[in-house]
Amino acid sequence: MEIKDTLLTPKTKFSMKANLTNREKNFQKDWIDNQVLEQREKLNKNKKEFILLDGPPYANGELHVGHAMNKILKDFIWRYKSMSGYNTQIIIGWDTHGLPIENALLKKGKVKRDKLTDVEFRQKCEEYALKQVENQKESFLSLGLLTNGQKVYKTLDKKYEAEQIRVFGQMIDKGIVYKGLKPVYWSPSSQSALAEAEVEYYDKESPAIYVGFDMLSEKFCDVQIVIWTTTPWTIPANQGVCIGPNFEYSVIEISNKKYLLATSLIDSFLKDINQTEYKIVSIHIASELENIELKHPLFDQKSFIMLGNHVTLEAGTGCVHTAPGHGEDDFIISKKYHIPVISVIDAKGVMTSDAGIYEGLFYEKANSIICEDLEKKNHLINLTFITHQYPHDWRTKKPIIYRATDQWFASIKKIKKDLLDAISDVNWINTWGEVRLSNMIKGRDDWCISRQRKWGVPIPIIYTEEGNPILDQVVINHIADLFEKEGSNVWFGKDAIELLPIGYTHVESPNSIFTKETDIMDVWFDSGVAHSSVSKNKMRSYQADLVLEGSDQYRGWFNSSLITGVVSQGKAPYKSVLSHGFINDNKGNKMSKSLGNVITPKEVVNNHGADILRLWVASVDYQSDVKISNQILDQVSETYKKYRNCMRFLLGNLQNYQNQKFEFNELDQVDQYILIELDQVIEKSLNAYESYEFKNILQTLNTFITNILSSFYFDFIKDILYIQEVDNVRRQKVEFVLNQIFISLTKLLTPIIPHTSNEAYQNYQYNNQKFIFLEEMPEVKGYKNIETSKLFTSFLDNRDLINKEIESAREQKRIGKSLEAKVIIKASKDLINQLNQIDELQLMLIVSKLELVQADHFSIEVTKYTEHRCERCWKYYLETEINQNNLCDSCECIIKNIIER
RNA sequence: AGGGCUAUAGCCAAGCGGUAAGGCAUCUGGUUUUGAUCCAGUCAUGCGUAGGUUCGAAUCCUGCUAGCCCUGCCA
Repeated sequence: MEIKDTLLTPKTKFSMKANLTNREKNFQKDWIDNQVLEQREKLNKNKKEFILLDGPPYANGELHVGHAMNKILKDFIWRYKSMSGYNTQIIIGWDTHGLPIENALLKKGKVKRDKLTDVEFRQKCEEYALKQVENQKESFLSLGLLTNGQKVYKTLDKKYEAEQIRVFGQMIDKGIVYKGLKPVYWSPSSQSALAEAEVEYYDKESPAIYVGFDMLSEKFCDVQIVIWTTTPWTIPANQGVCIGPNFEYSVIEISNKKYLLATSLIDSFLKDINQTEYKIVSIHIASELENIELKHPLFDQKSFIMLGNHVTLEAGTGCVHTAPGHGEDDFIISKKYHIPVISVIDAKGVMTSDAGIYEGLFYEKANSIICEDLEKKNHLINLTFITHQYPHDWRTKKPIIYRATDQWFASIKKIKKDLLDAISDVNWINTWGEVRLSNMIKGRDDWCISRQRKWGVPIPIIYTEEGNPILDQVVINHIADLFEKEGSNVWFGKDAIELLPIGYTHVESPNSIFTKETDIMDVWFDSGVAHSSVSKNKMRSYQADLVLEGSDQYRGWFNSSLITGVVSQGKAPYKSVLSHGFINDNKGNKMSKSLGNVITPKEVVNNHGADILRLWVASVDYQSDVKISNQILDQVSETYKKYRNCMRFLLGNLQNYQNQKFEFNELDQVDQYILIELDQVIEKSLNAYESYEFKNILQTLNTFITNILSSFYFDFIKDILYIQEVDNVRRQKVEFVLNQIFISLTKLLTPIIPHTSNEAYQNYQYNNQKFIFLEEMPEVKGYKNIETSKLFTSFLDNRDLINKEIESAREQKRIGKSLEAKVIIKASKDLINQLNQIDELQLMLIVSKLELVQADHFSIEVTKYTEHRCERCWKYYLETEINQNNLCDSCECIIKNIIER
């Protein structure tokens, strides 16, 4: 038998190399095959509910790293809570309606819209959306989530839609839903509203006119404020003129006429009207001009000057003709100044009675007549024609216009106070979140919830014969029930009368003629009712304990959820809100294909492994924007190796552990110290999990593993573990401590690197379950021994000094490894006494000889001590201490025992 | 333009009015039986920038710069 065979060197199947990229998939399959989630849920069945409501990503396209971070953060929480006494009921969701899906189908030429009925088209959309959901789900699961992807919600689910309709019914009941006008892109040629994506820009020749509006204040009684427009047909819809609040304006005189316009645009104005001679009469700041009354250039009506941030000095006069029915900015300004939204165009592009004498004219035809009239009335300052980029219908290739159409709105004004109250009741984990959302709610206009599209949840409104909407919750709930049974396609497949309760009558429909609304709801409404749809259908609380989304969702989902929640339930749908930042490249710039700085989760999972991506997520300050790059991921991999090797060392040295248990007080001093430190690590880590400060967990673990375990405890206990026999008590105590460390650290890391920690756990012979996910988080034992802690803090400081001396001896080539050293510490009586209180001092310093000498001055001497080496433990001894086989007494005894057995 | 966030070494970061933690990486030196290697030393008179308040500022105030999120029938 060779001596090295008598040493108990570590052995474990838990390999040094992780090979995550190949093995993670198998691990995940194993979890699903063995129903880990179901088992975990069974264990948690009667525990307290902790609902983290998943905000649904949009079901289109590949996942980006932001999606991945979002779900990984949630998974940390789901996993942690499920191992900490909570019933988490994980349901992941998808947002499945909306224009991008319609576009994806149309653009890829997959469907010929003209040949499909609405119902057929919607079925295609559904098919596509469900496929996207499956793709994305697969990508999500490759991140190693606790969920197995079985429990999901989709905004196209029948039950989901039904609940959405019921929430809408409640909003109707509360009286906050109303019909109003809002301008949208409108194509007269196809008589429909268009989405931005359906608009293409081509060159078009348009009249460009300067128009003077008479100012009605005494001070400016002979002055005309000058606007510039390329759409003369919108002049009949004019409701005022906007100027920029920060610009300077001048009254100038040209051939006895006075005009008001932005000072910096005088030159270009003169050039356009072929004038050179002018003089400045007066100069004004914008605020002086606000609210000055104006006379409409065509009609006998008054308007006034408004201030608007959308006004620019890039073209025109710095004075913008404002027709709220025919322009987006104009519409927004109209809300601020409470001026009417008037549309002078019908669906075919023909002027309506609101256009007065121009009624019946096609809008383009009206241009020239209006210009003539302006000329006659002395308001047309100049007319030219320009060629510019102008929006066209992508199908008919004909020009489109902005036109105010009937839209459904939810009045925010009426519930603003309730919303703000609800906000203040929420726990905003990013403290500024409250300010951000409140400001948005304070400043936001009514919510336009209708869209002129097909792929979405229909607005469940039936109109009477007289054309009035039936705003009756009973009717709406009937429709909801219908949707629950048959899905919302029923709306598109059936006539209005079939959608009403059987035998339904209405005084306004004596002939039982009804029509139905054709608009669908804004997709924000869809996802915004997740709180109700998911909770009602899955039998859980309405109010989520937590929502966790990207910072863009203050305007998005946090916002829409709040509104629908407050209206339907009277309080916010979430108790706490946590938001994460966006992921940028290594310079902090946004990722984009053109810059080539995009990193996809797929790449990371394939090149590094999901655990590396997860560890990265846990290592950064995710509440602000974060940076990712290959360099950063490589660094995370180093940390990963550290953890993995730590687990490996523990497993390797637990091979001989027979599960002996010791009371804290029975343990040796240093073991107690380590357990106290471990206890604090557990406490800090659990606190960090509770407050979602995941990077603190890693920091705590890093420090413990590096400074306490790796460089101290693990270092010197090798001389116990490798050398002492299996039944040696000192060894067993150390093993007991290692066992505590292993199980605690592995559990603490489980939510963050589940693949690795479960792999380690499966190599641990005392596991209670096959999967660590079925274990509970470690508990804080409350170990304390102030004396011991003090002693070791002081010892570790002195150890640093001793190590320095040893190093210095090495540099002088006086010694090699530390076991070749003899150390003499000369120090004050107090220090010597203190050091004498420490057991195993020499062992912990990993030297062959240690002497403590009382002296006036502190000094550390290191000399070479290489008398006779024991061939087994490699410590050096005096000749008298070593036997003829070159073994020390202790080793000789051990070998004898081994041979006897 | 406005609302919100961020800025500390090559990287991840602590610090929250008392004189810049920790980890990773690098470099230097040493040790090593695959005994996870380990150890020592090195590494910001400096906290985006310019001012101000203070006995004292990375921390408080003001201006500026840069990046990010929001104001889409994108999420």
